[in-house]
Amino acid sequence: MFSQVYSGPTRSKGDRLGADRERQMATIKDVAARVGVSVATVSNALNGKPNVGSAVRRKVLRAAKDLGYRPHRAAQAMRKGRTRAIGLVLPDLTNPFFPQLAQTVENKARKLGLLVCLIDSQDSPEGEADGLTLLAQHGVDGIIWCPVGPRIPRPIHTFGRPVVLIDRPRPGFAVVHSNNLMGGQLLAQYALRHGHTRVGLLSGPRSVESAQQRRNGFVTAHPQQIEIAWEVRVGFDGILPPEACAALLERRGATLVVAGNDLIAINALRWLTQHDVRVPEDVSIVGFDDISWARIVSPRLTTVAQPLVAIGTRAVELLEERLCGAVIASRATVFDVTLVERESVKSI
Amino acid sequence: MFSQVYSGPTRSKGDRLGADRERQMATIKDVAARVGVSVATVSNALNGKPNVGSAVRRKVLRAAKDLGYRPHRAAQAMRKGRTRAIGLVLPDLTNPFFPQLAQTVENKARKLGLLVCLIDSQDSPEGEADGLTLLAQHGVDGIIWCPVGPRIPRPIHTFGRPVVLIDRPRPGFAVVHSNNLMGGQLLAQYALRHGHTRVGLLSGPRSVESAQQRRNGFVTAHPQQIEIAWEVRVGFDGILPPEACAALLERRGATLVVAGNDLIAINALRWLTQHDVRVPEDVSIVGFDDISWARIVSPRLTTVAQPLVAIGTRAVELLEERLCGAVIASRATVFDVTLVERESVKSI
DNA sequence: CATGTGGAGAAAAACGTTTAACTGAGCGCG
DNA sequence: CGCGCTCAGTTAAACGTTTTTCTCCACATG
Repeated sequence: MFSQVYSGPTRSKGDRLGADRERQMATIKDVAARVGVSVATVSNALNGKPNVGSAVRRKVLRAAKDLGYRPHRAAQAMRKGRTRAIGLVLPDLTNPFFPQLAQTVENKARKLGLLVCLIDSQDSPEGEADGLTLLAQHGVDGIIWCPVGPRIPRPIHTFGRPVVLIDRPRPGFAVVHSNNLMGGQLLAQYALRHGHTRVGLLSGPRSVESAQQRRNGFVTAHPQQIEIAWEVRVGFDGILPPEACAALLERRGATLVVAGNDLIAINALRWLTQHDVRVPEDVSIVGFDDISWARIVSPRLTTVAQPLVAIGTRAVELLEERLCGAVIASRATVFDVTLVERESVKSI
Repeated sequence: MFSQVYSGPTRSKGDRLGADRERQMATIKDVAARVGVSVATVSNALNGKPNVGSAVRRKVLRAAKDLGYRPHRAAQAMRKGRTRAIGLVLPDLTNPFFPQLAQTVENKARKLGLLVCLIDSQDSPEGEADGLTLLAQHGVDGIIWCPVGPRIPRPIHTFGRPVVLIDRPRPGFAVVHSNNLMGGQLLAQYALRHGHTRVGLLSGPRSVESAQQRRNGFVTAHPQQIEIAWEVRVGFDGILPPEACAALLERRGATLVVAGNDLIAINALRWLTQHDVRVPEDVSIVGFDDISWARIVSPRLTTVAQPLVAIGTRAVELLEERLCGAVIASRATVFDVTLVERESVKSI
């Protein structure tokens, strides 16, 4: 009798109709009360500790399930110092390179029971610093990070948490990225195969290592067979400086334009089209990244595809390893790239 | 000697060099110790409670700043039941409609000190449910949500937390979205202004309310002046069913194709181009959404722009209001849309 | 002087976990 | 028998806050 009255308030949480949950989630205490055992035992049972009998363990598991018990992550975080949340710090989601990455990272992380906390710094170092501080405050366990600046700021707030960089290596940090050198080489082979022996370069910024690699891969692959007619440096946002526009119009004998990434290639494409230069009839173009836009411009862009899914997945795996205590040396994981042939290149 | 050894571990946290932080962040205890006051007083001072003298308050604030103290959010969460984190649940980041939304939401949220936890359900109801469970487990304070299914699943895990929907109204939930009806009307006026009196419709799915509104806005704006030559329903992913392809080729007198969104419009555009129908010379096309792709296809797409930034910002504001206890009735916030005139429409 | 009154701060409890330390019971063994 | 050991479980401390309750003291008022 009395026990019924007493148990009332507790019971009403999860018992009615099974899946019904009023507002508060069931706590470990509720489970303990229902089984008639101490909270410690419940915790031990739930965490697979050896010091709990199999009968009790079964009962606990059962009760937890019945009550729809979920551990209170904030409480766990307090005790263990782990939140099972990770930060994903990106420079700009509206750059079509990143959404698929974000999607992959989130999905892979969720499979591992990790929550992804997003920071979009809008390409601003201050925003990035703010975001990192916020992440640190929430105690995320680790960070997947595509840093905006060429250098990791000095007193950076990783707070001793593991970091995996994406796409942009920085000394002392683990990184996963594509084989940009190989990409450049693939493009060079491809150019040669289609008879292009004189090309113009719209290389990415000198400060971005991947841009440098792409360029060098291309330039050094067949140096005696491919001649660089001209080269202009362009930011990875694809905005063409006047010299680039001029070079595109003059061309100086180049039959192929090799762009540092798809954004650059697409802007070049548009500039050319606007000035009545036909692609690929008058000049061919190749890009790099295979962003979604490459498929919808016309002509569709021949480009080098990065294995975004593999990169995102691997970054999460790498981070998770480190979360679990593996103190692996900060190495780079490099993925092969593939050439995607479309219609922006004509054979000569 | 011994006292040095003893005090080592504690002091080394925040005292050396002031801003130096070894690995643990400074705690409220450190601040209290430095000022020589109790932790309660520090907490009170930091939270602006009235029962602390102005001299002490100043000293506390100063010390907190010196130590780079940040409240431990997990600990706060335990006590207050608030995490200052929100969930952002989206169906598919690779759909170009969402990245800007996500960016806006994150930035606005960060300004309010809220951390954004991302879920990308990849258009799967199960993924969505998983994500919501994960969010609930982490105790996010509220959720901004663009639901994938036509209906909010029954035993859905919002756990009594406030929810603000985006773009897709569901009974009983607050929502912020664009005035799709108005968008349809704008398009009708625009069509008429350019002499299109016979049009084909590639409407969005009947099950999506916004699609319905867009269509109805268009159809009912000038019913006696615009004739609907044909109508085919297409999913918002833009994949054209055979009837749609057939209709595009035949056209049956339609001089303008009105698509349910940009994805549909762009696919139609490509289909037409592949079949040697020129746009806009042979037929005009308009879309809806003004996704980034609309700017890079050729011809660039005339479309209706949704104020994505306003929508994202407002959603966060609305949610924050609710977090702060305002129990406002679940209303819809509707934003005006604007017509963006580009080159996919020709006057007749 | 005795008695409130209010202000400023301290002490302690609480949030939901995990974990270290402890307690008995049962058992084998010298 | 009594010693130690293992098993299965309990108690209690701890994590970093916030909040409630408590204490102390100065001061005003009768």
